[in-house]
Amino acid sequence: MLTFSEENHLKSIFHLSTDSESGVSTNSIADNLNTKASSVTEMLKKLSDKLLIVYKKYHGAQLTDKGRKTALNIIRKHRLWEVFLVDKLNFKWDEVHEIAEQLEHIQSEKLTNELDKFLNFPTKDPHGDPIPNPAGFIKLTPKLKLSDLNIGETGKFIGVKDSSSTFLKHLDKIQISLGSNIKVLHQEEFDQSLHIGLDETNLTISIQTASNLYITKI
Amino acid sequence: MLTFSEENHLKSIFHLSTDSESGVSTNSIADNLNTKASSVTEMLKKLSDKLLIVYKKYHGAQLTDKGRKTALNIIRKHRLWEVFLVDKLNFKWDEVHEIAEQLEHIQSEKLTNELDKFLNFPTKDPHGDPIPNPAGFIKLTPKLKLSDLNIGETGKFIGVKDSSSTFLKHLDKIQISLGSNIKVLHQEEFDQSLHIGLDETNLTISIQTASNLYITKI
DNA sequence: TTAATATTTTAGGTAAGCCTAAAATATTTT
DNA sequence: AAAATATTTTAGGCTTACCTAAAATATTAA
Repeated sequence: MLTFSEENHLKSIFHLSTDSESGVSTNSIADNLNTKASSVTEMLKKLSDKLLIVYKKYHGAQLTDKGRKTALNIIRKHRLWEVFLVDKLNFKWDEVHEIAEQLEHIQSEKLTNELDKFLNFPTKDPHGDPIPNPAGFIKLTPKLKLSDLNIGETGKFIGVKDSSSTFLKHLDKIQISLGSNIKVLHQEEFDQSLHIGLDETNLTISIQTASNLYITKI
Repeated sequence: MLTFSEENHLKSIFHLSTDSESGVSTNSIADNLNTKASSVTEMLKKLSDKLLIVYKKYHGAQLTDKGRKTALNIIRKHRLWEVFLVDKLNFKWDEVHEIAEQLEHIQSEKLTNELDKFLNFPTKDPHGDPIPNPAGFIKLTPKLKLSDLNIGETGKFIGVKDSSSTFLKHLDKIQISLGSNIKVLHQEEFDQSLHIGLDETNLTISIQTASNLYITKI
C-alpha cells in the first residue's frame, strides 16, 4: 500500500519519462509536483527501497516494471474517472482534472474494473489520452504536434499536451474539439502564428496554441 | 479544508451523538476510530479551535452547528457513493462500506450534487440509512428494533444497526432483505431467540440478529 | 582543464497524526 | 466522604512529508 505522495511521485516520473529517455531528474519531478528537490530526493530513496524505481544519486530515476505498472494503474483510474465525470455527470473537459486527481487514489480493483465496464471500456479520456488496460498496457501514439506540420498539410486533432483548464477553455472558445480536421494554410513570419482551416471556416491561432495540439497526419 | 482525520473524527462524533444526548466521550471516539484516547484528545482541541465542536476537558465533545453540517455532508457523500456502487456498479450491500469510507473524502460540491442527480435523488442508502440533503437536513426515523416487538406484532425491516459485512452476509443467507415484513411468533425462554414469520416461511433467529434489525411497526 | 554555474544531496528543522506511560481528574464503591 | 477504580489529559517520542540552507557533485563555459 502506497501513500498518496508515493503514488504522485510515481505518476510524475512516468509522465516525465515519455519526454526524456534516460533518468528523470530530481528537479523536474519537484517542478511537476510543486515541491522541492530535497523532498523529492527523500522520496526517490523510499521508492527505490520499495523496488519501484531505479535510482542512482545525482543521476535521476527510472521506473522498474513494478513501478511502471503501478503508475499506469493510477493513470488508468484517473482517466476512467474523467470519462465518468464527463459522460455521466455532465462535467466539461476542463473541469475534471482536479477531481480525478483525488479519485485516482481510491483503492479497489473491483471498483476500477466495474467502472470500466459501466463506461463501456473506453479507450480514451476526454482529452484524447489513452486509457491503460487492467494489465498495465497502454497504446502510446506518436506525439506529433500541429506546429510540426508543413504548410498545406492536414491533421486530425487527437489530444492536448497542456490539459490546463485555461487552455481547454480557450479551445472551446475557438471551437476546436477532439476529432477536428485542421489544415495549415499559412504561417506568419513575425510571430509564427498559424492560419488554419477548420471545417468551413478559417482562423488564426498562436504558435503556443498550435504546439499544444497533438494530431495525426491525414 | 479539513484533513481526513478531522473529517473522520467529526463523523464519529455525529454517529455517537445519536446514542447519547450529552457530550461524546473521548474513549468512545477512540474505540470507534481504532485509535487511542490521547490521540483523540489532541484532535478534540483542534476541532474545538476550528469551532466545529464544543469541548470541555474531561467532559467530552458536542458538535456545533457548523460541525454537524460538516459531518452530515461527509455522511451524505458516503451514502450517495454506496448507492452508486450498488445501483450502478453491481456491488453487494456488504461490499460497499470500505470503498465509501474512501470516497466520502472527495472534495467537490458539484460532484456530490451531480452524483445525487445521476442517482435520481435517492433518500436511503443500501442499508436503509437516510441520505442528508445538500443543506444538511436528515430525516431521522425512530430506532425501533425487531427485538423490541411483542409476540404477535409485525414489523417492516427498514435498516440495520450493525452494517458489518459479516452481519449483512448473514442476512443474505437467511433471506431477510430491506422491506421484508417480519412477524414475531414466539420467543424461546432459554436463549431469547425469536421464531419469526417471513413471507410464506417461518424461521428462528438469534436475539443478537433481532437486535440489529431496525423496523417500523405495521 | 580549470573555473563558474547549475543541480542534487545532506543536515537539520517543522507540523500532523499517531503512540506509550505517567499524571490529573471523574466516577463508583464501600 | 474517603478509597478504589475508571477515564482523560499531559508529557515526551516516533514517522511521514514537507521545508531552508549548506555541502557535494555534475555540467558548462572560458
